[in-house]
Amino acid sequence: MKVELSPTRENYLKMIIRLSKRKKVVRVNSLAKELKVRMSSVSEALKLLKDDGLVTHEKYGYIELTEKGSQIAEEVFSRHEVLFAFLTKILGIDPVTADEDACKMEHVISPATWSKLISFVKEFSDRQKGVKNAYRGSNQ
Amino acid sequence: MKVELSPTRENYLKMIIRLSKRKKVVRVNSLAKELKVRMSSVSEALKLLKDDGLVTHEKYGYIELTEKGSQIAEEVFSRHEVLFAFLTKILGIDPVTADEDACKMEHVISPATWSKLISFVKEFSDRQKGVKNAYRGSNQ
DNA sequence: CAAAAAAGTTAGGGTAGCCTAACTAAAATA
DNA sequence: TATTTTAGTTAGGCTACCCTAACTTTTTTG
Repeated sequence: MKVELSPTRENYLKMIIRLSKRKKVVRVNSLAKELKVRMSSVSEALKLLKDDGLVTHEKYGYIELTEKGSQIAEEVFSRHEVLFAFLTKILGIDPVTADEDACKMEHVISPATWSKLISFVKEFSDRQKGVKNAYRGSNQ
Repeated sequence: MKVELSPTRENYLKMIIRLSKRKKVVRVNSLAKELKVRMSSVSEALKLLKDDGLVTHEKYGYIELTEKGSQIAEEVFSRHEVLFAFLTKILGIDPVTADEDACKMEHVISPATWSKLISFVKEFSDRQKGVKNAYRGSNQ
């Protein structure tokens, strides 16, 4: 069964996976900081994500993603990366703004658009590689 | 004073302007249909937009945009068009999906990204025109 | 190890946006 | 014109998030 998550929920999952990629454990604390909400909001959200079987979290303990949660989180994360690449490499947006924009856009794009966007970004960076190879050595 | 509108509010304004471009008058009725919400939701929303000085609407009457409302609506509308052009012409998304996606994305993009996106779309269609001119007469 | 600080939870409250149901006004029609 | 249909409104309810304040647990530190 497919879980239809709100942008907010998706962001919680994405943040958990982001943090777990650079910290040993994920806690209510850091999640709140990262999402710019209060710990009480995180506590509350975790209850619901737990009910949906997306995270595990026992009182005062670590936060971890379940198999299902991890799968969704990775997907959101990768959408974020594609968008970020598009915004920075193709449009030339600064990383901070690009990250912010990607954070919002990543939740509202249809599968059809995703697949096209992915190829577009890929194609573009392949072409860039080609250019780099053609001028090999001319820049660092 | 700048009014910071939610995506939902922006959509109400955009829809009003959209409808007024193809109908003589805009009513709760058609707005509800277009936005896929109940008339009661529209009634409610109109009250708030009225409070913000963005629309005029007297009981059982037409809905019109104020100067301020019109300005915002036009802006949202044009953002929509840029995104729609990007999605259809550059990514090759079908019009229906592109419209849906644009409807959601148009509310969450930063000014910095907007200006870059506009030039990107413009540049692309200029290039297309160039191609068309080069092969002038070869198609239709 | 006791006290203070930090982390986490719970309870209660708020707003935005949606809904249904019951009602009223306006428009269309027999 | 009386009746029915359509349009619009109001009241009351619900959910998702967020918040503050008060409390509890855990961790740190003198």
